[in-house]
Amino acid sequence: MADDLNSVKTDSRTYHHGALREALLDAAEAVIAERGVDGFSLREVARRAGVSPSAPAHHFRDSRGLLTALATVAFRQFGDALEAADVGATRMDCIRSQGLAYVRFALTERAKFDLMWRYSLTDSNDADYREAGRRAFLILDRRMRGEQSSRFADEPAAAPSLACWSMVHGFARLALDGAFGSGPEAAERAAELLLPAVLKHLDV
Amino acid sequence: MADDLNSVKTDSRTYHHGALREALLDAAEAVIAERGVDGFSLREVARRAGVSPSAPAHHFRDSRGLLTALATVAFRQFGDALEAADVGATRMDCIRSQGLAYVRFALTERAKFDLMWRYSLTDSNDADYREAGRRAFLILDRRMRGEQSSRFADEPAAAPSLACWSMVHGFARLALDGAFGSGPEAAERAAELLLPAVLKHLDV
DNA sequence: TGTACATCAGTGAACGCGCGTTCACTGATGTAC
DNA sequence: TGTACATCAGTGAACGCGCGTTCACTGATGTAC
Repeated sequence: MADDLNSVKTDSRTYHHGALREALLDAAEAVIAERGVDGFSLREVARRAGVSPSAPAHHFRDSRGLLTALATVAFRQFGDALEAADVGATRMDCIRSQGLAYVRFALTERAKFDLMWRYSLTDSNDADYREAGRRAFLILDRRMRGEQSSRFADEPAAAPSLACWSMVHGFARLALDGAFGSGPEAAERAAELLLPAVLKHLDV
Repeated sequence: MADDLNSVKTDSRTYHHGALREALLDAAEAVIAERGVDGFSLREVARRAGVSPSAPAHHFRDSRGLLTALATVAFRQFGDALEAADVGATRMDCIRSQGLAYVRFALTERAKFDLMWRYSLTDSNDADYREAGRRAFLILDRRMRGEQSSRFADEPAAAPSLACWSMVHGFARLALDGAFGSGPEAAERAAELLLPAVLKHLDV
C-alpha cells in the first residue's frame, strides 16, 4: 500500500487497483446521490469502480460494511461543517450559525445525510461510526454549554443542546421529506425563508 | 359490496374475500411493524392475507399505492392522537401535551411513523395522503396561533408552529434513529427523561 | 542482486433468492327484463 | 320469480430482473534469505 498516489491516476489498468477502497466509497456516494439511499446496490458500486462484484468484499466485508464506512465519512464531513460554522460575535450567533450549517448540509448532501441516520443499513456498533457521530454532536454541545450555567437548574444538563439539535434536525428532516413541497428547490426556499424565524423560538 | 360485515368473519373461505382491502392494509401494517419499512413486500402482504400475489392490484394499483393508502391511514391516526392530546389548563399546556403525544406516537408506532415520511415510497401527489398530513399539522398549528398575536411581528406567520413541529419531530427522529441508544427501550427512556426538559426551551 | 514463497487484491462464473407485475382465466355477484 | 349477462374480485403460472454472496482461481507485490 506504499503506493505513489500519482501513479494511481496515471497507469490506467493494472490488476491491482491501488486505491480501490476510496474508489468504492466515491462510487457509493455517487450512487446514493443519484438514486437515493434505497437505490444503493453493491454490484452497481463495483460496476462504477470498474471492478468485479466480489472485489468490494476485500475492503468492506459486505454491503453493510461499505455503507457504514460511507456514513462514517459523512459524519466526519458533517462535523467539519459544523465546526467551520461555529463563528459569530456572541454565543447565540455561533449557535444560529451552526444551525444554518446543519440544515444546509442536510439539503446539499441529501443522500449522505439520509444515510447517516438510516441505522437499519449501517452497523451502529461500529466504533468509528459511533465516534464520528458523537464528535459532531459535541461540537454543538460544547458551544451550547459555553461559560454560562443553565437557567434551568432542575433539568438534565444536555437538555439545551438537545433542544437545539432536535429543532434543526427536525427542520432539516421535514424539508428533506417534502413537508415544504417536494423537490430540492422548495426545500431550499423554505429553509432560507423560514429557518431564521424558526430559530428565534429556541430559548437557550 | 353490500356485504354483511358479520359474515366476513364467519364464512371462512369464499372466492370473494369481502373485505380484502382492509385485510391487506392490516397485513401491510403487520409486515412493516415486524420487518421495518424496508422489509415491506407486496407478495408477503398477499401471503398473509391468504390471497394470490396479484390480488392486491385490484384494490391498490401497485405496491406504492398500497403504501400510500397505509401512510394515509397512519397520518389520520396520528392526527387523532394529536387532537386527543390537545388538552390542558393553558395554551402552553396544550402545546406541551401535543408534543408529548407526537413523540409517543412515533415511538409506539415506529414503522408507521417511518412510512409517513418516506416519501420515496409513497405517492406524494395523492390527494388523501396530502390532506391527512395537512390536517395533522393544522391541529398543532391552530393551537399555536390561539388568540394571541405573535411577539415576532416581522416573521412568517407559520414560524412558531414550525418551530414547535421541528423540535418534536427532530426529537422523535433522533430517538427512533438510535441517537439515544439503540432499541425501543432506550428511546422511550430518553423521551421520558429528556423531552419535557427539551420542550422548556421552546419559546412561543 | 536474485530467488522462493507467502500474502494480498483482484477475477468471473455460478448459486439461489424473492421480488413486482402481467396474463389469460374463472368463480361469484348483482342487475335488467 | 327466473333467467341472461355484465361486471367485479379473485386465481395461479409465468416473465424477467437484479441482487448479495460464494468459490476456486490467478496476477501482482513485498519480504526473507
